[in-house]
Amino acid sequence: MEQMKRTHACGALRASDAGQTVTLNGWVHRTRDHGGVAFFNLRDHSGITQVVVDQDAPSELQEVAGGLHMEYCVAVEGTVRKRPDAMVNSDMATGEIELAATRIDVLSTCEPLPFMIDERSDARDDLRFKYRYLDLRTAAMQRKIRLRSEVMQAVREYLTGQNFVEVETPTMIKSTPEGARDFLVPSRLHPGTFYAMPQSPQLYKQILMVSGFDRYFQLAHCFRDEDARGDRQLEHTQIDLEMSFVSKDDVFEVVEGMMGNVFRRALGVELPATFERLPYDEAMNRFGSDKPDLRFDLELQDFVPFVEGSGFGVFEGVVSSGGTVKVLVVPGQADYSRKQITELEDVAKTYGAKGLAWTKVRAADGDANAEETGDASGGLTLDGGIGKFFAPRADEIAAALGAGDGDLLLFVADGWKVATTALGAVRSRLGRDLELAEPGTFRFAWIVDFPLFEYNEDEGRWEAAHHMFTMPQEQYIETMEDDPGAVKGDLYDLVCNGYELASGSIRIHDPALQSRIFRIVGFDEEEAQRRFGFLLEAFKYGPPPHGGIAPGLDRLVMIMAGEDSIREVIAFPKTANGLSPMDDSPSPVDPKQLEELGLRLAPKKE
RNA sequence: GGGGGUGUAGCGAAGUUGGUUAUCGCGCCGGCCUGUCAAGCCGGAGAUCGCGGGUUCGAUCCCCGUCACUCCCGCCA
Repeated sequence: MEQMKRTHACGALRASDAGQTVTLNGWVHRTRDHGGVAFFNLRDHSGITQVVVDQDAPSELQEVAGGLHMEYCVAVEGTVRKRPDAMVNSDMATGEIELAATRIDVLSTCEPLPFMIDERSDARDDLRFKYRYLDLRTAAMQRKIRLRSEVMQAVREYLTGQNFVEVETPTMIKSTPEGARDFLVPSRLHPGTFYAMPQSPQLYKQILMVSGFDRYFQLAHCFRDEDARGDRQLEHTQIDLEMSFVSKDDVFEVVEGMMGNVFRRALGVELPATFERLPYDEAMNRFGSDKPDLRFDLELQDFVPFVEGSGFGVFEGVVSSGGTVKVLVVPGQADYSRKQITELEDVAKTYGAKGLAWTKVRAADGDANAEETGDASGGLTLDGGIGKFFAPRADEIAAALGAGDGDLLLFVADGWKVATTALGAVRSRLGRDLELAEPGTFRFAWIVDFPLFEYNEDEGRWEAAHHMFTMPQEQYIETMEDDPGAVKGDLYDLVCNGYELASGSIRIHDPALQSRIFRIVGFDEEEAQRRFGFLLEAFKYGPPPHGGIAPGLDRLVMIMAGEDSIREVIAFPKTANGLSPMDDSPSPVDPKQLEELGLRLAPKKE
């Protein structure tokens, strides 16, 4: 029997097609058998059409229809028919018509499903991943994976239009462990040696600049053997790009144009032509994060000016030992309960804060506390928590912070990094709890002027905050050995809605400068040669000044899809634990495979 | 590596201050039904309450361990 090929997609037919004889191919979405007349919905990725088998249809046809079950794959031939007015389903795009079947071929049958192919289905992730092919049949997943495809095409369209060349780099490379753990691939031909899967094509794309491909890009798979998160997988995809003879402004311009094209084409959303720039220090001081969600205000403020002489020993102690006190004014939330504040305090403590101090701004009139707190101005007072220490200056403080009656004040006192980070985490939590960010909006920003080095307390040495090939900013170069912590790098992040979307830098192309960086992070020449010798060798042959960036494709699509996990926009993701329930990987291998590779498993640790 | 939440029928959930037939919706099986569209009505099957151990006369419930999913810290140049 010849297969009935489709003439239309399941979401395509409209009232204007009435009278046509058509064939649809798809999956049985639901069946409704009335004994006489029978209906079923036929679905493909484009939509759903109701098929009707009339009461007076041939008994053979009725029999086939009666035997249909969910997710049978079928071909239906029939006549498009306008529905009677009362039967029109305005919730369906095809709701004005139905297909009166004249022939139904069952192309394949389907066993009872582990979960329903339905927007309402909310199966656990491991089950969805085990049966990912079924999960992907849902309209929601179809939408997201197709969005991803659209984004990739928009990226290629824009970058190739800007004279970028797409170059593939190897998936098996030399292990250059510096940041994350490498995934290793044992070599059979050279037992005892290993390839690594790239954490990113970083060194290769820099070498491509030496090669004269002055604008390179690649949709690159990157692998990092670290614990996963909702926005992190063991393997992910970067829109990796690199350019020669550029400053960071040139890189920004390309990415702004690319994002504009992506959002325009894939979502029909118009982004600003340029994104605002926020120095790292300012981002930390105002938002307590180097990837702030700028869709809402709720900014951190400096409380140090009010600490001296307050008599509140905790704050005074922190300030006198060089720390800082940050405050968050939460408008209108003075009715927050102790329990809610304790929950926020737990958030702050997670990030190293010793506590979360609080008080509430109240109108002072009629307040029994007003006299004993010495506030006779009749304006505002600070009520509860640490309020009594600062109530005498309540009006002054409120004015300086822009706070008013009914506001909640939250404080963290600690070293600068902890105080800003911890209160920033509280800000993020409040943003979620109070739903301050409008869904469906996108706020991009460049974070610039990052420190080039960070001090590693555990190992007692400086290390590269980004990577070792990042150019220090001009004004720090001469004296950078004196105070590495003060050096700002020519590196930048692109953030959107509280996520780090991209990270990049202008690279060092001067071997002498590169050697100084190696020395600061404690790399001797031999170590540098062993790890990066091939790059340093390449840089002996006329390397151009260059820089680049690598936006994360998964996070980008996640944000565009309104999801909060990249698993939702990856066709075949791993679980948070790094497992793949569908193919059951990772898995043990045949001892013979190990033998060929010259590997022997260590006994399991007790 | 550490902390929080979750795990009850194929799926999603309820439940038990520790008590003998573990509940509901969807799905599945059988029957009825001429217009439904999350069809409806009647009947039925289906659960070692994640797994292992402990406490107890008795554990799905309490305790310990373990596995899985998930969120967070660490980690992620």
